[in-house]
Amino acid sequence: MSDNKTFYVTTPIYYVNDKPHIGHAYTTVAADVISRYKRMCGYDVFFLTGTDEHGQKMELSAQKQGLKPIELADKNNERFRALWKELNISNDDFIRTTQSRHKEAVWEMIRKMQSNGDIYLGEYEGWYCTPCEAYWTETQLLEGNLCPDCGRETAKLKESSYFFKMSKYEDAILEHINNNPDFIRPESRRNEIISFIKEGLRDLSISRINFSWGIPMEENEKHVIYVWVDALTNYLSALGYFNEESHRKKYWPADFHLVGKDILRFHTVYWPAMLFSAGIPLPKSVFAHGWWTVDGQKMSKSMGNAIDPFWLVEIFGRDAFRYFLMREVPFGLDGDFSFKALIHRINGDLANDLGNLVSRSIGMVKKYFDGIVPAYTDKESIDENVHNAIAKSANDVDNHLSKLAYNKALLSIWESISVMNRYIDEAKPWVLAKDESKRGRLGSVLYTVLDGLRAVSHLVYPFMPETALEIRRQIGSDDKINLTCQEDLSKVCLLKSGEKLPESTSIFPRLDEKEMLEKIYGKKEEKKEELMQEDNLIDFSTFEQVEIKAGKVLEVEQVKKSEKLLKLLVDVGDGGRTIVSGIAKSYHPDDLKGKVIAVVTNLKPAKLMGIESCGMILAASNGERHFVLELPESITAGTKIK
RNA sequence: CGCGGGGUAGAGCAGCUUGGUAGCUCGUCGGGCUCAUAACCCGGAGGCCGUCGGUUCAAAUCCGGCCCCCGCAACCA
Repeated sequence: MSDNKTFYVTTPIYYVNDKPHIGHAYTTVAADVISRYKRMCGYDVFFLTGTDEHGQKMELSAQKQGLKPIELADKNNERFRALWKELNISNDDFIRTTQSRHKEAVWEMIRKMQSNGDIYLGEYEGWYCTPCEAYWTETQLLEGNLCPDCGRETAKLKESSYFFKMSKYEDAILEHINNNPDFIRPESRRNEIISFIKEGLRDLSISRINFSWGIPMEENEKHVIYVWVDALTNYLSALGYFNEESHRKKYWPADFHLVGKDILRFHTVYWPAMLFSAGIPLPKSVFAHGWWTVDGQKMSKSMGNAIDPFWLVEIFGRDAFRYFLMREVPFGLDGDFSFKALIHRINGDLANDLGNLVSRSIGMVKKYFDGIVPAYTDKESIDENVHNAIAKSANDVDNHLSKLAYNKALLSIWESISVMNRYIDEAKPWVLAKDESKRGRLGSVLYTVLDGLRAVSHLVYPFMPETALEIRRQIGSDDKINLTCQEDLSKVCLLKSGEKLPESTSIFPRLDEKEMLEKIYGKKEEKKEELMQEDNLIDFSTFEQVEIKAGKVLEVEQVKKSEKLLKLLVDVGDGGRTIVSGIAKSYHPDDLKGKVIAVVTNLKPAKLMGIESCGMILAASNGERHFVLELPESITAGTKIK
């Protein structure tokens, strides 16, 4: 019976040069939850995650560290595997783009696209940074056509490249999106993608000749297959999709590709185009989740506020962390991470509601029945409250999870927990206990609660597997969590009576907020230092190349039709030059007039909104607000800063 | 007039499709209970539903103008 119900969910393959952060953990935990849930309901589940290991960045990082790229990949790969282990991730496979099974699949993919006449050799035009050996698109460049990576000059170059006729599939993709409302979710993202496609698709450059760490084109080894064909194909290669004997073919098309909103376009435009070309069915749904900010600010390396998931697990425990990620924010929206919010969730939901419910229930069984699970003999209608609540939660969880509404699923489970807490208050077992004649009823009330907890343990299992099993252990239930179908989740009165309960401790002890925060912020400082040390240092000669001078602002005006740009006339000892700067959101033109500020003067001029900008204004920035470096007005324009 | 989403109690959100009692979580205040992790249970306070105007017996909900915020895109780190 379970043979025909398959479920395939994927995370993106993470770039192995990155350090795992909350965002990686988020997607992967989400995939794990839905996987565990589907498995529990009897589905034949395939849950895939993995790492993207090719590309120029890897090649360069390896070089810097004196390693071969594959050695670096092996090494960094471990960080992800270790985190998944730490977070109890139940992936069925782990694909690496450096594996031969993947290479074969990519080649086959290309062959299919080729046989459809969709691959051609052309010329790729871009801005090339010689020291970095990297191409950049016009939009990636810094002001003055400078390399966004090293800040040095780039040159417009052409090189030979293979292209994929993506433009050919514009209509087909639009039609597919229109006919399949669930193909892109959430809805707002779907609209964004539609309007992106409507602006017209261009053919896609799919190969590079300026680096070699990747899968070569079969017919032309000088060309390395460039990121997207390589990366996206992983979803097929892990299935052995092109291998006739593979028993995993049955999982395609995938039920869900979970992705961050940054790579949604590649999954909903490039990938479908490739699949159309290769004649392969499209995945059923691509879901873009939101970003986490930290204390309201963007996560970034330079701010050193990235949260290390290993550390969170160490301090708060894996299930609490998993719970927080799934509960705090609707899956499609952005959320904010803060230690305070995490502690509140743990104390409010896990300790007070769930933990305390387990604790008070078991406490009474021990106190009144010597730790023996009582029998359900004296039923009363009030017991139905618990039974109905569980049936409703089970039903709601299924509905919500089918839409990846994790937070709502948890909310509906907590509805049952709340009903049970209320049930105890109403049934008043401590009063029953004083009357020997009510002993049967007392046992029945406690049985109802313990059995309710048994049912709840199933419901929370996908989110908090460890906790679910611990609850079952403590209430004397068997440790089998695998049911055969969704309907089993609503069944009640399954707990065996007469079992002797084992020793138990608090599942989620309350945390002392103050104490916890102090501990955390102490440690955070240490972490920051570690991060700083790992940052790349530049030598003096590199620094010396940058010329910074004091400049007096003569005139300022808002650039027409632009929300971020100000046009300034600044005297840096040369009488005045035009500089365009993206600080309009933080400054009114009048704020800056007459001020003396710090200016990088030897940048190559760049055109922004049609205005030539000669130089760059230095400003501190926290992502949204800019603070221009101001100097005392007594400093003469043109004074060197160093 | 680029495209899209949104402005509802101190915070975070639901309700709007199918007009008629504004609901949830946290916080706050008061009470209850004593099995439990200062927990749990009950109750209260707190919102002219961004703004102006229209339709209607009746508008958070429908229509129009304006203001503000957030995504995408475009010139931005």
